[in-house]
Amino acid sequence: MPRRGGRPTVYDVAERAGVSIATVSFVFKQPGRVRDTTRADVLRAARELGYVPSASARGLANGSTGALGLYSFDMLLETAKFVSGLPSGPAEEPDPRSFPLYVDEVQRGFELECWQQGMALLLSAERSSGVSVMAGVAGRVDGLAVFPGAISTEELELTARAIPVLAFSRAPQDGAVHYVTVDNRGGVRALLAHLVDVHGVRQTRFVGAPVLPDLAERFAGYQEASARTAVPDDAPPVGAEGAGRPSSRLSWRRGAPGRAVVRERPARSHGAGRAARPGGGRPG
Amino acid sequence: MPRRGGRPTVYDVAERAGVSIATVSFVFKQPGRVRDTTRADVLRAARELGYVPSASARGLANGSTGALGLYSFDMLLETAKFVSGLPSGPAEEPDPRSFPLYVDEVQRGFELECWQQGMALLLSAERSSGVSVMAGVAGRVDGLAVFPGAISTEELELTARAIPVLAFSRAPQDGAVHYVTVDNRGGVRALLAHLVDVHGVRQTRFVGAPVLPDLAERFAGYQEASARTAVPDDAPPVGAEGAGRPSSRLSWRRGAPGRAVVRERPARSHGAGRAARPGGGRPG
DNA sequence: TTGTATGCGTTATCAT
DNA sequence: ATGATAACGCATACAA
Repeated sequence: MPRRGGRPTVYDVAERAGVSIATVSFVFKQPGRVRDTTRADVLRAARELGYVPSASARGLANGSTGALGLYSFDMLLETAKFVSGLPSGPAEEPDPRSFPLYVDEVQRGFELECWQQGMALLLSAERSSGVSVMAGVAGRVDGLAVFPGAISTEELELTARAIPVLAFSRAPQDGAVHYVTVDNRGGVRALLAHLVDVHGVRQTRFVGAPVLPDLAERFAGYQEASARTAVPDDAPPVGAEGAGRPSSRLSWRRGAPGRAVVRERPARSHGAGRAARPGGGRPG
Repeated sequence: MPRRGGRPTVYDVAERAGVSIATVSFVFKQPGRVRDTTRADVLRAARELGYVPSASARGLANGSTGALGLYSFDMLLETAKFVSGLPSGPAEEPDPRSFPLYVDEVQRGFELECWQQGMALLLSAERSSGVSVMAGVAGRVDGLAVFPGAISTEELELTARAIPVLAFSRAPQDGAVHYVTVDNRGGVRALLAHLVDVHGVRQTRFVGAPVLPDLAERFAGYQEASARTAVPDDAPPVGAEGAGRPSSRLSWRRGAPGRAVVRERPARSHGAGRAARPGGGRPG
């Protein structure tokens, strides 16, 4: 039984197995270094006691936590509504399930990668209070990936002095922070070119206020491509009024009845490839 | 600058601010206990150094990690295919996005709760290798929730001796493990009663092999309810042949075109309530 | 092969 | 109000 009511430690296991704490540690870290019979004794003692190595002590001893962090913005609409760039409509009840953008996809990929690397994944989110908890997260991981949000670049740079930091969808800065971005501008240009050239679309409209860097870039790409559209659209981007629904619902409406979905029949003369799957949302 | 090339510690901050390490610690844990000017000095020094408190050391010192764990089964189809109870069809390319059942919903709720409690969330999954990593997770959290999977009840009980353990969708056992389950049997009974009484369905079929406890209970409920069906169905449950598609795709087909979805028009004489939303899948 | 002893960074209990 | 110091549980260089 544990010495003082707490969780059993190496000392408890060592005592029960009649060995020293070093041997106990060896059994778990360098099994080949102890005799078979001794190892069996230790393992049995550990099992009988319900011994679980403390990651805190282990991390402190070897200088790393064995976990990677994923830091995202607030999961409630109150914060998330700013992300799409569309002003939100009349106040609605916050729905935790309305998580916009690509977050889940990226997170799932991150999970898989961590799992393959044998690392734990620490999820954490910005508090709506505005008080930064970055430090609280940074202190418990060996590396930290950060979704776009209210975190200042300064704080990112600061955190990057302690551990490797990776920022998603941010304008790359000089410094110690690593960045992963997509070609927003080129993407929208290609999209528009496709609509015009392949589908013969003659009138377009950019929906969403380009307030965030990503969206600003997309709008820039839109404007660039509009120059060669048959019917150039110089109208300003459409906000909430034009969109007709608050942005918070956009993520819910993927493939929902009544929503316009581009159904492209595979054109062999065009390399675009896979058709959109209306029912291809993520599983619940 | 850090003493030896590593991350800055309390010693570095203390030295830079001209105080002792105790004072540094007080500034972060009991701010009111130090003089304003001293506190300012310490905070400035910490900021200049990019100091981030070590969660390992902190956890070791006060005996808790400040994190909760969520342990799930393997995220690849190879393992996940067993969960639905439907044998899988011909081998397919594992798609990480095919995560069956309620997992994402529960996980999201868990995230929100952790976030509200100011706790970190540690995600972890069963390795396909079969080697248990439960201990690795249990050692780094103050409590652990476990999705159904290949983990033995014995190991759950064992882990529960170190930290509180919560098991989802398991047959409750006597012991230290906490359980959260749903009324599978009653749910299916109610479902069948609804189909028969409200929609006049006269023939039904249970799809899926009742191999897991949850599914066995649902099948039991189905059999119980079948007794009062107009046309009792004593046919065995339908396996992969009858389902027509491998189970791994079921989660993708929620609300997909061609799938049968119960569209109930709210019947005021019936308390059932909300109609099913075909497009109500989760955001991507 | 196994034991002894030290250090990891922080907290908290004493002193001062 | 602040400083010195003993845990906390584990890993590991060094002894034996």
